Amino acid sequence: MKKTIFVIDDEKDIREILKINLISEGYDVTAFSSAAEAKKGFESEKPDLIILDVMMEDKDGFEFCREIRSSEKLKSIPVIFLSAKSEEFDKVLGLELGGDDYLTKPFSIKELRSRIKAVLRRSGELPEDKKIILKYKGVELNPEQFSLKVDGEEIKLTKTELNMLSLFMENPGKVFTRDNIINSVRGHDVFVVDRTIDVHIMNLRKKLGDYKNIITTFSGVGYGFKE
Amino acid sequence: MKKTIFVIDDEKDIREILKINLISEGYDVTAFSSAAEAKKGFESEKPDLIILDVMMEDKDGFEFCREIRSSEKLKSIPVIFLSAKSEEFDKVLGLELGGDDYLTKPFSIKELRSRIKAVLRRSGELPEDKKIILKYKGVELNPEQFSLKVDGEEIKLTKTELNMLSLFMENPGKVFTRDNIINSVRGHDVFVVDRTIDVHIMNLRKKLGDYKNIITTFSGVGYGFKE
DNA sequence: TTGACGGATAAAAAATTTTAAAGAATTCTG
DNA sequence: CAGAATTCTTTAAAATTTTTTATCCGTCAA
Repeated sequence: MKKTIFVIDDEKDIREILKINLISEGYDVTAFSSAAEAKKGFESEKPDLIILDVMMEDKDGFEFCREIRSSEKLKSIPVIFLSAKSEEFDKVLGLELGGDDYLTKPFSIKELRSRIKAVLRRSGELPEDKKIILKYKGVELNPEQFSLKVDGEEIKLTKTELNMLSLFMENPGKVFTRDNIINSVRGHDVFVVDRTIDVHIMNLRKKLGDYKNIITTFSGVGYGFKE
Repeated sequence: MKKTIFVIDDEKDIREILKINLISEGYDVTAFSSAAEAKKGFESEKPDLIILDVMMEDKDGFEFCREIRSSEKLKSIPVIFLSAKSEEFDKVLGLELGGDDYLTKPFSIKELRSRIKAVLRRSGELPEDKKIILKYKGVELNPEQFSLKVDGEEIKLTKTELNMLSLFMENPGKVFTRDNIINSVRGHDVFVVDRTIDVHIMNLRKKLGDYKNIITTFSGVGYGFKE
């Protein structure tokens, strides 16, 4: 089933741009121009992700995210906050309304796409057409099933291992620092020590068997996937 | 390279505790007892993070954060606010001076440590790929991917080697003294004998193979990249 | 011929990563 | 809900990689 995203923003242009782009990404998108409108939407449907402009005309963006956070039914839905000014996020943080990610306008669609992917990945969801199998030689990653096939043999991955390996395989050649990895795999407000990443890398390599070298170490920098 | 933190608090004990602890964490810490003092500090250095007590004796903590927020040069620096009373944060928020994180005294050092890490991590997010590939004949340097290609063959560089080669290739024709190189590649707070650079140059040349001559020696002066 | 300078090499020192093992936290199950 | 099982994180040591220092050598110019 397609993943559903609610977009809540009072600027029509933004709504349109997001809608067009996200639909083409394989998401099911519903856009609302105000918090009040969105509330109605929640009555009939529960989205997999909310993209919310915190600073809308009538200032109800803040109020709205507080509501989301306190609603038993909705609080598990990941939220990506949009805002024109980065200071506004401070307020969000200060009010402990913390979301799963933050983006400052103007943002690139590409940036948003990868944030969405990261957020959904963390919550265990993946968009319909992204359930593709990532392949490299004898390594097959099937994000949907949380499984990895190495030379045909099925191997179980934990959630973080899967997220990490997906991150790497989706961005071949790119080098990630440990901080990058923590942010994109575990979220922005998690406190973990760098060495933790090394341990996950090690576990992953162990599971990759003969292909353990597809994860390359860049001493003093981080890790990456190299074909 | 070491991250620099400015600590601004009028209580000497707090300053000392923070300083000792953060230095042992590997940060470069400068402490100030007042906003006025700190301002001087900003003239000569731009820290990576500011830890600010909002409620100092002469109440200039508030004024100071407003200044930071409105200064073009400083507003991108993340700020962690310290305060004795949680109500004070409401004031901070009310004045829209929001910081990137908040801590109420007394706080545990462990708590502060992880907040600092998270804040720095957030601010270090990569702005979506800006691929700069430096090319010269068969030499291709891709700093983003930490990779060097010599006639198509991929060669791994260490961090310093990459920094050095980038420095050279970004400034063709320019001659760098060994001190120049040390400063820009390893940071201002590193003390090393300048013959060290020669060793790095030699290693680089070895890796450059046929193209070793793109790094030119200027006897009595230093090194540079010559097309 | 001497002394300054950089190239080469090896070895020491420092920094970083890997590994294993154990402690926390979370999720599963009855 | 408790206890078990799984997953995640921390820690500390061994192993590896990178950086630095030291030394010897040849070249070049005064």
